[in-house]
Amino acid sequence: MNDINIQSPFVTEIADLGRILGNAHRLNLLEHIAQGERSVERLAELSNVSVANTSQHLQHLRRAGLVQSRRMGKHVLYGLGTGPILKMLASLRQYAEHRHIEIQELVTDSLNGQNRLEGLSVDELQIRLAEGNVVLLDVRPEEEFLLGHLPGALNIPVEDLQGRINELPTDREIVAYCRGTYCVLSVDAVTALRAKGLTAHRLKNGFVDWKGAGLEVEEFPKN
Amino acid sequence: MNDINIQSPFVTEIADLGRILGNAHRLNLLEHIAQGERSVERLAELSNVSVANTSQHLQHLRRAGLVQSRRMGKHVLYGLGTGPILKMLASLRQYAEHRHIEIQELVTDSLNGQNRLEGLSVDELQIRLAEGNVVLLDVRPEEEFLLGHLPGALNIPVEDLQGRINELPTDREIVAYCRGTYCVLSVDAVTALRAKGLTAHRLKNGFVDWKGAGLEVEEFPKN
DNA sequence: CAAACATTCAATAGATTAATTGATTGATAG
DNA sequence: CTATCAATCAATTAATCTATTGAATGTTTG
Repeated sequence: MNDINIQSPFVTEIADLGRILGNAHRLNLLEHIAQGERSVERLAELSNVSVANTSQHLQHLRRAGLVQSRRMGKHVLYGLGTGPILKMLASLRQYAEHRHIEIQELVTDSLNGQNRLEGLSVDELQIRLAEGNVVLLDVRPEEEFLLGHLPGALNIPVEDLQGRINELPTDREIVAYCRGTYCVLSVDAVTALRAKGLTAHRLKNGFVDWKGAGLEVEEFPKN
Repeated sequence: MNDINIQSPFVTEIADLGRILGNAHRLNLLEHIAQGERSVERLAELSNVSVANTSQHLQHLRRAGLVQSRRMGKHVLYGLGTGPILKMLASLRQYAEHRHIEIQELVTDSLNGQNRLEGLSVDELQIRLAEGNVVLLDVRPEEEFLLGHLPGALNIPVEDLQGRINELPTDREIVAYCRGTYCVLSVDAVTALRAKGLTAHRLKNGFVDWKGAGLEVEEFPKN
């Protein structure tokens, strides 16, 4: 590899960064660390990776500044580094989710003709809800559902959808939603439902946007 | 408030994405493509990489959806894909720049004692400006400077700084600034100035933030 | 101080990724 | 149709990255 034509500054730095982020184990570690400081041992068991290997990945992350470590007794605790790390991770996830949707659309298009997965706007949803022939389906995990959801929504997490599909009415239109705009759970849900012959759409903007728009939210009281 | 321990899906997808972005050549290609559609041949010469190799990198990028291609006569033109690609790249660059500053601070600290590069706030700057013993130094490229800058600022782009350092007074404090918060030009400028024995600080938030705060901006009339 | 423990280091074999070469495909022009 | 050009493919070699092992370091505990 001979000398590279240096164009914009930072390409090398960004590439290094990309390489560090380009490993599922490390991303996993980062995510656990983002929730709070963890010891190497703990991280190893959380990620199901050997301690030595975990330690090495952590050191890659540290070299990139993505994590910091401090000693606490016998343990070394790893915490998140400084700077816009979470923002960066969020934007990567957002693109990945967008991409996933794009691919799902291609799949669904080829099966269902021109029936796109584009998604209903909040306004369109409210019109249909007023007409009363729509079932709202929240496909997020139960914990999230309990913390707040759209009024009257059913909750079936995507991973349970195959087994619980009989809980859904076949004579009404189903509108699935999840977290935010690039939430993919709903795309997968719609794909699965349509494959079963149900009429399904997805809400373009998810729960976060609904709530952000100041619309009504339903909560179950915490005991 | 509601971040729940969910074993996050998409780690694999994001890792793949990271790996694709983890190569300086590909980032370079992406940046050129972001400016507009380009043929493979053109991209190869812009990046100083063989055509065959360029083609392969482009195909990695296409598999990740980051670029699209279409045939135009004998040439195949590559353009940017859809989705929040630029946002993602911007956030990566932002973190890389933050990190660069962090590292520069370490270097400067070890040379200059505890004299941190942390950066003055806009308020602190205004106080010092009122006292009158501060020279404002805009280290952005001239084009940007002409489009608007802080009142009374001098303009010496970083790359010219070594040669034009004698334009700066040695008896006053210098405050360097550039675009925004994570702008690195100012950090490098301050490091360089201090190495020459001048008193220099940087403005924590750059021009964008100054303007955003509704403060006065100076422009040279366009002829 | 020695023992127990958590973590890191160093060396290595196995996997992935990158760049080079020469052949192949697709499109245009004479 | 053939020659030419742009781009891609396929195969090879070189370089880099990953996981595993066992030894070494640094801390606490008895």
